Amino acid sequence: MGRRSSIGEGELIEALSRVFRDTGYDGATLSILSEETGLQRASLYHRFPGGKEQMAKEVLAVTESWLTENLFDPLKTDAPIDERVQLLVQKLDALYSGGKQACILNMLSSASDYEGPFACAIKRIFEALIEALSQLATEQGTAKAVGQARAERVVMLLHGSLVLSRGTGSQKPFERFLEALPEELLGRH
Amino acid sequence: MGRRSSIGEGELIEALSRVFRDTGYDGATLSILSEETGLQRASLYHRFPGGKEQMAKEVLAVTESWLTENLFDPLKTDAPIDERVQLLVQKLDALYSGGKQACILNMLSSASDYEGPFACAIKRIFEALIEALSQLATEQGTAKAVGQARAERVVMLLHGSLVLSRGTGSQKPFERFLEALPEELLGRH
DNA sequence: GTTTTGTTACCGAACGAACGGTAAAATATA
DNA sequence: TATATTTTACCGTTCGTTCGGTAACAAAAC
Repeated sequence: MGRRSSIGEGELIEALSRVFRDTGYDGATLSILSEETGLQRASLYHRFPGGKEQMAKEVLAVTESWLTENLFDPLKTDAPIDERVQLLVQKLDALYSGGKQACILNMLSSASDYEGPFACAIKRIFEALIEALSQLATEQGTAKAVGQARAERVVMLLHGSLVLSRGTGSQKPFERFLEALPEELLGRH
Repeated sequence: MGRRSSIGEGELIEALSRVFRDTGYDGATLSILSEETGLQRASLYHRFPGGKEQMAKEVLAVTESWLTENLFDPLKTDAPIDERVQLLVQKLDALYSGGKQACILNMLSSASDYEGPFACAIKRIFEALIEALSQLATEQGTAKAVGQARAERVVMLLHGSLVLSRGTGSQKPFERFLEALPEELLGRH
């Protein structure tokens, strides 16, 4: 395998992720992707013969496995609930850089395109996220339905706070969401 | 003023709104905008000398005044609170077509571009929405700070439910948000 | 009451630039 | 040498934008 490349597989996907997340699919031109990865357009096509669409697909695939390994699975320990919820808060805070970054799921969702090339992956990630939170919420005797509803609401609040933070140019909404998360998820008012 | 136009000012902005809302700023090509408005590219430039950017700006301006006249102001009557909240629910349901449509504020927010051409208008609309809901929430003796927090949370839930509905291809999340809205805003648990 | 002039709305054609994508040569790794 | 990777140069298409001109209507001039 001949490689003199200055950029590794992980960093490559990371750079692509960043561009797609910050500019959306249409905004992510090959010039920007090339610039940000340090690879020429043709080099990108060597690694992703399927072009821009394949890049976005692989970004979503990596995002899914990353979330599974670094967020969903670590939440499944037998540590105390409050400890795990605190871990969730920390992970989300890091994942979205305190509300500065948008969510790639939102940025790659095309409104008109319900059967778009990414619809399946996006849907699966959303459902996995809700499921993970739901398991957290129901592990203290809470009814399954109630826990699921709380999990869905937390996901709504998460993405809503990100939209609001981006729209108002302030991280405050996201920070307030993180603060309210434990009570929202566990239902202690 | 000579005019043989087939499309009125209102319908024009409406068509442009639809395209920007469904495809985002980058996705809204002049070809699509031309197709959807029934005006040739050159004709669009006659009405909007500033080009695509001016179109989006005017769409946002019309959106802002529309919301003020048709949502914020009608909420300021002296009708019973529950009646007004019910009105809010109906208006939101119609505005987003039951969760089928995305929000143009989200679609025109560019992540990387905190000082983008639409940032000010978007921020203003978000804050006006929160303010309108906040007034509703505090008109029953609720403390100002509490009402404001509830209003912000409702806005988060609104946009989060839209993101989730779009991402999962289901209107359910938005519907569940609408159902929960009164309790969320007025704090009756 | 015509004719002229000016204004407004619209369109077809074209512009340069950038788009996503490709082929083959060049270069690095093994 | 053989293979993997990057590079250079280019393809056709579409992008946002502009230009020249035409049809319709209103005001002014005759």
